[in-house]
Amino acid sequence: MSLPHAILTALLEKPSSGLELTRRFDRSIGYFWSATHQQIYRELGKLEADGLIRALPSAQPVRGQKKSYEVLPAGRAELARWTAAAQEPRPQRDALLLRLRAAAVVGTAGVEDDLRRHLALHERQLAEYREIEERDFPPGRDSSQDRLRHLVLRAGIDLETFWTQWLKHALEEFADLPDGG
Amino acid sequence: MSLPHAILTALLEKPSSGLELTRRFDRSIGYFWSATHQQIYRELGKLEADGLIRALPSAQPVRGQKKSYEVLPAGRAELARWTAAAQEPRPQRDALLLRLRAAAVVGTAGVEDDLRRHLALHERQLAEYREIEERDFPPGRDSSQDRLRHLVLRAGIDLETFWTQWLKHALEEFADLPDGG
DNA sequence: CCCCTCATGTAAATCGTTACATGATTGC
DNA sequence: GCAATCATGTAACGATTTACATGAGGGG
Repeated sequence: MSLPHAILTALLEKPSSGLELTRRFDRSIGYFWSATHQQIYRELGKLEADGLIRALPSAQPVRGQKKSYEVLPAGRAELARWTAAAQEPRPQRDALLLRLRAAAVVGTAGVEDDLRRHLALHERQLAEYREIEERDFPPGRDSSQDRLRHLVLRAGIDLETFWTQWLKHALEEFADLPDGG
Repeated sequence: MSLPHAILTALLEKPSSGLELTRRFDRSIGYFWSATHQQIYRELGKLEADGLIRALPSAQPVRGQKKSYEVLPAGRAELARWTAAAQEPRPQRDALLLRLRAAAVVGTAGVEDDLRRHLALHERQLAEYREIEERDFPPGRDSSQDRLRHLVLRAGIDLETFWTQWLKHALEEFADLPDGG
């Protein structure tokens, strides 16, 4: 139950239309909570029906016409409630680790190339995070908001750093395996 | 589409009944691909219907009676196919990072306690992984299977190490915030 | 007019979670 | 015989994914 709260957060940061939200879920917020435009439109409908957000008065309710939303006080209250509530960490799922475990049983054919591809993807993501850090968090500024957002970005950077290092280590191991083709 | 392949892997490692699989998905395989018994029974039914696994001849098909499965050649082939195929990394979702971003907008009340709780959980998981490493991967042994499985365990250890360090860092930042809790 | 892009949606299928149901086995 | 536990499922719901549908606006 995090998607509505991701949307509320995004709308509080800046009122947006469905497609604008979709684009922001392709960067930024989407780095740790992804969503497709279908999920977003459906959820916007629910949030509006529940009185947590409303369409900006300027926007007509015509299909194909842009329609922007803003958060109502009830929406902000719900987001604050959710943020303060204790939550269990969801068990993480990682298909790549599962694949390596499978490869230990059925052989490693094809895996190494994909490890290399994933390494490139993670290196690209890491570089992107580092650019954002340089651009948005230059040394010296430290409002509470900035520090919290920087902390989140730091998690992203450190996670991608972990993956790139682990993948490099994995590729070294593969180079060493007897049947390592 | 990874659950059937997680089950095939588990069954190749050792033929099992539904409940035995469920227990193994609470440790071991479940550390990076969790599943409930309901998911597992449903998926076992599909895999059997598709001819990828079969019930061991010894087991009668009686409700309430233990029923063990083994992987058929077609199942091993499907697992090998899946393992060798390129896959896109799924976008990760992390509710805790989302919460921090929300907290930057609606305030940090309640978050700090939960960060501490999560830190304790991750420290426990890290200790568990380290025990497994000491027990199952003593220095010196290195069959291909062992090395692949150790690699997977290493990812778990490094991920939990990341989380504990990041959470400690986050708690330091919180201690420093003006409206810090 | 046609095509492309922007923008908003609908529909269907699959996956995941929560709650419940049923039978067999074991210990008391 | 009864309760607890082991074991296998069903049902219902919600979340997610994939594919498709519809309309507006602009460029050629």
